[in-house]
Amino acid sequence: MAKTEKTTEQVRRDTILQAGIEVFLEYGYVSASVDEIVRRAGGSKRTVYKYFGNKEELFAAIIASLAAQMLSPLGAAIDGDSTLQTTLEKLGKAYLDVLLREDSLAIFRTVVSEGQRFPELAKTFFLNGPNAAVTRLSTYLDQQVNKGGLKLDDTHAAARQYFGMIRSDLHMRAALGLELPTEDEVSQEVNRAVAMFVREYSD
Amino acid sequence: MAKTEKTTEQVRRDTILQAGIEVFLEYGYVSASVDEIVRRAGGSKRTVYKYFGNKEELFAAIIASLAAQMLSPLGAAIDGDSTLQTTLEKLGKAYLDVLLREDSLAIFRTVVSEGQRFPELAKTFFLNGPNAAVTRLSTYLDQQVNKGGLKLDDTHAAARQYFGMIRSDLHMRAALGLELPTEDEVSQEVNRAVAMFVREYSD
DNA sequence: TTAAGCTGGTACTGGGTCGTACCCTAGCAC
DNA sequence: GTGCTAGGGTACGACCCAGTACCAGCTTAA
Repeated sequence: MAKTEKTTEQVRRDTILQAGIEVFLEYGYVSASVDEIVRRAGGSKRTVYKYFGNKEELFAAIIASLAAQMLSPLGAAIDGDSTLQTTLEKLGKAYLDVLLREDSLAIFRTVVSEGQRFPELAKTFFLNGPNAAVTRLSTYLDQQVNKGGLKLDDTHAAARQYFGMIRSDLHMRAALGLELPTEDEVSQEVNRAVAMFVREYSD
Repeated sequence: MAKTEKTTEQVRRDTILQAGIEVFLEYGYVSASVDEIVRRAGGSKRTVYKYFGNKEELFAAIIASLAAQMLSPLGAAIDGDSTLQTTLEKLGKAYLDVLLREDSLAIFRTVVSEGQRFPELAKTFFLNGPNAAVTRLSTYLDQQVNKGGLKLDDTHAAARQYFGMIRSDLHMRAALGLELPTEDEVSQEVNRAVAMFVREYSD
């Protein structure tokens, strides 16, 4: 019965992880209490400490797990058929949609405020989150340059610049809890950036 | 002797504020302890609670005071004589220099992580900090449009876009504690953005 | 049925924090 | 000199939390 035991263990682990996600993102690392996580997950502290050792390790496991699933919605944005312009538009909108979701913002806030305490976590988050999009776009741009029709020496820098443009100050505002942009504002921001980008770099 | 009394009171207040800045920016709101602030400021808790009421109000006073002095280095960047290109360069570099200073990053981290708890603070910070630069630039762009030589319908949006471009991911990386860009990287980012901006909007 | 091990529930320990209360010194008024 | 007020130093009360210990009950095995 080793297999079923493993499964129940994993179910427990996942339940705790899910409750941990809720609590950590709601309260931040310092204010989140293990007792509250236990309350939501059911079970007892003993189990939490058996699986994760201590509060820090639980937090690390949570951020790693969240970062890993952040970029998945971006896969569909790049296909071979679309023009540069449509690809940039689709990718840009998908990117902003992910980044401006309440849960992404909550992760961002938490990682920003604990980045000094957990430097590896900040790195993991950045590489798997915001930077993964940059890598994808720069790979795509490389292909376009090779195919011709795009003149561009530093595709990585251009990709960072592009995402900087579409983030504009929308992400900062949202992260500060000020206000979320409407769908229209997002589209306008993306369209403006795409127009500029295409005009600048198209051959 | 009402005047001297006021002065000593203000000195006390300022000393506490300064110590508070240190401690809050170092530890964040939750982990910062009033006892530690008292330790650094000298004096006793009694005085702190007399002037500021409680921990929350002390924190609010500190963020407000910091936000108010953030934008001052940007004043010199805009003058009447320089070309659009040099103005954008000077303003961009000054902006990034301010935003990437360790203390600005510390404020940003703190405000981001406490933005939900203190919404007005986040707003104050944003308006007096990052957004003040946008306002200045868009005012300048308005003038340029009126003088001719610039075709541009939404100067505010263009300004937000410009600062987004030069922030690129430099600010996010730095806020996450990953790494600070070198002077050269900052210059490159600014130059790239200025080139693009001028080519796009110049008449 | 009996034995063993895991886990939920809960109490406990040691440490830390906010905000208040109390004592006592220093400086000022007269 | 005497009285008074402000403020430094510190202790305290109430509360919260991470991590541990202990007990009761459940499941599994034989």
